[in-house]
This record gives sequence, structure tokens and C-alpha cells, in this order.
Amino acid sequence: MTKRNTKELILSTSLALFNELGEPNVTTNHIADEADISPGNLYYHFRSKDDIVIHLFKRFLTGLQPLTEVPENSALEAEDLWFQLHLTFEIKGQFRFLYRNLSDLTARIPDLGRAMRGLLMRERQAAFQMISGLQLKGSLRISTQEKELLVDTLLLVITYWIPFASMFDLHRLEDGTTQVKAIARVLQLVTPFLREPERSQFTKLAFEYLEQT
Amino acid sequence: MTKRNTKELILSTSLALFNELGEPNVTTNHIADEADISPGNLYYHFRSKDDIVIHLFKRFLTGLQPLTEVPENSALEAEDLWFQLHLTFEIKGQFRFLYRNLSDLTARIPDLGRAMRGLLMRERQAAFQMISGLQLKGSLRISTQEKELLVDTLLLVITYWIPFASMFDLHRLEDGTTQVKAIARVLQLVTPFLREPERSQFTKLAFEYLEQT
DNA sequence: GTCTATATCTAGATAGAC
DNA sequence: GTCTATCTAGATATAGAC
Repeated sequence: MTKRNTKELILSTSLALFNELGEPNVTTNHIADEADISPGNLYYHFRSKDDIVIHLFKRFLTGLQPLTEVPENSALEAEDLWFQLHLTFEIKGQFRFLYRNLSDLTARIPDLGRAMRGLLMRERQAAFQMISGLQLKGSLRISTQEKELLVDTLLLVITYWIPFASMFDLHRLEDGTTQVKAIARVLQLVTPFLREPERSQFTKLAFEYLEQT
Repeated sequence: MTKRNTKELILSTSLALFNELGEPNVTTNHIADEADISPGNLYYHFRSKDDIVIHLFKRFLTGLQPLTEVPENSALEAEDLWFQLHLTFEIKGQFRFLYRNLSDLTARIPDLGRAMRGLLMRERQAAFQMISGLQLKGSLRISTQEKELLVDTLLLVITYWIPFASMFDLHRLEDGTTQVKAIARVLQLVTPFLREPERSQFTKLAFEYLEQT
């Protein structure tokens, strides 16, 4: 087995186990065992367990990158927004262990904490710009105070829909049901502030996809 | 030191440390050290670390109990609702370590998982009844579909406002700022579906308290 | 009830042969 | 690059004296 492949194998095995059992409940021996390699070999490729987590996190960020680099002031259409959310939620689902232990991971691994907080701030800004875009276009009416609160609520939902869902149905995260519900939730948060015809558009969109599941 | 007092001391010391550092990062030796007792003594009073967590959780439930036993079909006034939220959020803040490691704790300690899921279901039902009450009174208009989604969003927010807040300002949880923000957030979720005059009432209430901070 | 001392166990990590 | 064998540290938990 070449170096690249083993490293890859360790990462994918770790990701699967972390997602399934939760990162704190997966040992390096467990990973090695599942990947059919020796513990020593694992430590040849990674300096520590945290090192594996960090590599996975970087991969997560990379997967997210093309999505966070959205044209700044473009007022997104409802469909675009839905699609955007769908893509990011998909990736978050793939790396869901990060969100299930957010507090601990960010506290234990300072680099990860900084990076994650950075991501959250970028997401917050993206949400803010989306609202502002709709506002500028005249499709949305909201006070400054309400806007601040709404943006944070959006951030809360797009960050914690994973652990929330996993409290009830751990297995649904693999099919798309949970994602779609979370997306509908996000749209519903914005909808009430919209004017027609956007309001009906958003509402229709949210429940259209919800009903497919 | 009498038995009762030491047990109490262990519990309060554990709670403080868990809240501050996160439950997984606090060892039994650490607790004993902080409480100025020996590790052996700690294990005289509690069979395991999980046992301490369970005791604290029971205490949490007990503190919450008078609040979850709300008269069933009474349509709450805005002020009542605010007060109700304030009391429960206060207690959740006091036991915030439970919410910061929800996924892990519920997975590691099955009893706690069951009990926590039970609490969530009761809270969900309370939210549902609150919405239904307002609906029946004619103050609120919402479709069945939207109602389901809204109730789950409410549940998400009242469950994850603590870890969300602690991602940014770990220290604010001790003063009331974070709670008030979370309450305003909850009110804002319901507001858009309300008719006048309740709508203005709710909005005013949310921002009145928000501005005090 | 409380202490000191210690047992046990396990996870993370390393050494050195191949 | 990979293995086997092993070390180390630290956490939970117990034994037995006081």
C-alpha cells in the first residue's frame, strides 16, 4: 500500500467511525483495527489523534470553500438560496462529527476553535448579506434590531441542526430527510419578513421539498 | 463534616467545574482536589463519575419540574410566556454543562439519554400547546405544516442557545445577557405569525428586555 | 466519614525490527 | 511503509488504616 493510499484510508475510516460513534468514543487502536493496519502504522502517518481530526477539518473547510465564496452583493433568488443551502448542508452532514462535539473539539484543539469561529463569522456575514440583499431589492422589510437577532438565529440553526436531529434519529442523517427539514427551517425563518411575491415563493419552495421526503 | 454536607460539597464543586471546563475535561481527582477532600472520600459518596452527573441531572430536572407543569390549555399572555422562559433558561444556565455535551452525555449514559429525550418531548408539547392556545384565541394564524416546523425550530433554539452562545462568549453566561438574547430569539420566532395587537406586544416585549442589557 | 496508598485499566504514543 | 511489542500517563476506582 502506497503512502497516499494508507493516509487516505486512515482518514476515511476515521471519518466514518467519528460520525457513527462520536469522536471521543473512537480510539486510535479502534481506527487502526477497522482500517486493518497496525497502530504503529497509523502513527507513522499521523502524529496524534488530534492531527487526524485537524486533517479532516481542513478537508471539511476545503469542501465548503467554493460555497462560501459567493458573489457579494448579489441578491439571491429563492432557488439559488435553496441550492446553496443544500450543498453546504450536504457537506456538513458528511463531517457531522465536528458539529456533534463542537464545544469540546473547539476547546481541546485551539487551532480548530479559531478556524471554526472564523467559519461561523463568515457564515454570519453571508446570512447578513443575504438579508441585506433582499432588503435592498425591496422584497424584505425588517428593522435593524430584528435583523441582528434573525441573523444570529439563522446561524444557530445552520450550526446546530445536526446535533438536534441526532438527538432523535441518528440514522436519518444519511438519507436527505434531515437536511431538507433543516433547509425548510431556515427558509421559514426568513419567510415571515418577506413581501409578496417572494414570500409565497419561499414558502412554496420550503414545503415543496419537504413533502418529497 | 457530616455526610450530607460532603455529598453536597462534591455536587456543587462538580457542577462548578463541569460548567467551567466541560464535563469531559474534569477528572474525579480534580473534583476532590477542588473540594479539599480525598479521592477516596469522593468515591465513598458516589459510585462513579457518571453517578455524580446523574445526581446533578436529577437536580436539574427537579428544578425544572414546577415550570413544566403548566396548566394545559391556558393561552399564555406574552408577559407570562416571557417569565416562564426566563425561569427555565435560568435553570438551564445553571446546569449548562449538560447542554454543552448533550450528544456525548446522552450517548454515554443511557438513563440520562432517555430522561433528556423525555424532557425534550415535554418541551416540544408545551411549545405546541402554546401555539395552539394562541391559535384558538384567534391571535395567531399558521398552517399545520408551518406549525410543525416552527415548533421544532423553537425546540432547537431552547435546546442549543447555550452551546451556541458559549462558542463566542463563554463568560457571558453568568450574567443574564445571554439568556435575555435567547428569550428574545424565541419570541421573535413566534411574532411573525401573530396578529395585532399581540404581535406588537410580543415585539415590544422582546426588544424592551434586550435593550436593558 | 475520611484518609493514604495503590490497583487496574485504557488510551495515546514510541522503539526498533523487518 | 508497516509490523509487533512496549512504554507512559492519567483516569477511574478500591483496600484498608484511622
